Amino acid sequence: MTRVPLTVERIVAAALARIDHDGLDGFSMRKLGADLGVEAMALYKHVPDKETLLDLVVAEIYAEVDLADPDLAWDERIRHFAHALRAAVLAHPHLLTRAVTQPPTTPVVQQRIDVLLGALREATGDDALAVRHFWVITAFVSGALLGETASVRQTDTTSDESATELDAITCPSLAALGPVLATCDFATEFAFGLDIVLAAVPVTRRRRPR
Amino acid sequence: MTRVPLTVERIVAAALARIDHDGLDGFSMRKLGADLGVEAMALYKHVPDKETLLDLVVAEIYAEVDLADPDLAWDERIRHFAHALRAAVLAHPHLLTRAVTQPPTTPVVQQRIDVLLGALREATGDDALAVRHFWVITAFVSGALLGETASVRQTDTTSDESATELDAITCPSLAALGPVLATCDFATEFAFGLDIVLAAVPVTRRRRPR
DNA sequence: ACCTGAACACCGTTCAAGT
DNA sequence: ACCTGAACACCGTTCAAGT
Repeated sequence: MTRVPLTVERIVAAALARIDHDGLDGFSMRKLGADLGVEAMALYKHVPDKETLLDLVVAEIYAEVDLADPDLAWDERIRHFAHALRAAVLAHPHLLTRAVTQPPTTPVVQQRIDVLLGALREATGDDALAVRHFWVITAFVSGALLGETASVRQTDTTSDESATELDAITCPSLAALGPVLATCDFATEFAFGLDIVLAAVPVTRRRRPR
Repeated sequence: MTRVPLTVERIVAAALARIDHDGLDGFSMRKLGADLGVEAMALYKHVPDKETLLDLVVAEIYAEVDLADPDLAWDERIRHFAHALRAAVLAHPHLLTRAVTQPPTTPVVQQRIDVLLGALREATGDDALAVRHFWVITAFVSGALLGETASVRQTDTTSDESATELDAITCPSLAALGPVLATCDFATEFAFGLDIVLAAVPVTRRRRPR
């Protein structure tokens, strides 16, 4: 029946699909094997262990992040990257933490970081400043995505509505703003925050000649 | 020998210690039981399951976050909260993701969010603006802490140095700035980024009368 | 009332054996 | 060369039984 040979690519693709569907907790090598019509142990001929398989899955997500046209202005390149990363990561919310936490050991991730750093060097003309703003921008972007995907992942796993009743006396502001907090548009807020961290970058070079 | 009775408090404290020592992956109900001189199954008389135990552990961390003096200026209250959260979370790096991701269902977390929202309402005098900047500030703070703790957690688990060799041709900026990136002082960068997101908050009210 | 023992339904991973 | 079966050392959780 299943004569399609097992490859790392097929394994990674199947793992990504499984995780998108079940979440990270529900993901196991045995189920993944079953998806591929194979015993779990067969996977170990192609992949050293579960941990590095997950690293490969994350690399696959980064590969989906569209690279900006290098002719764009520095801030537009960063905006493009941020929104492309957001799109890729929202498509696979269960892997957000791993994606945003993984050290840049693979070329595909390094390349995307390089775009960011290159844009900031061009803008500031100062290596130390470029690095400082790199930290601020990546912190905002990963934090925003963490917050946005958290709600998705919560509603997947949590079934009961056991939230403690909000105490309006000790938490007056939270009680007043709760409705506003719940109805926010993440895409708008993401762009809003990105504008703030980009506006803080001191531009010492004039626009590149064309 | 062990006549000290099991309580939720003792269980949570022991779990926190175990996780700080072993990381989240190495944590199990059976080991936790052993730490307390008890079979794992005894824990289930005090705690419904592992998941809610971890929620209690996170609540414990938030309880360690020092509350700011309410007489401080709005931005100083936020700064105080951010640095206090950072301190609490760095003491327990393996729980960062959970801490920063958990919905505010417990009073102790709600109270800390209320401080933030209250400060922003006071500054802006506008509920919608307060919420927008709340998102930006929390995104930056959680992203910064995620990045800072990531290195800690990585060196704990990863043993081999299997980083792909950096390609200086496709990644010139990363190659040039790699050393600067590695030697950054997280505390300084945290304060730097916090200043940026706080400076973006439009202050429409004058300083409160004393 | 509180804890234990045995059991169930799972894991990741190793390794000799099959084809 | 690639996959399987059985096994090892673990999991979280249930539940009847002990004290």
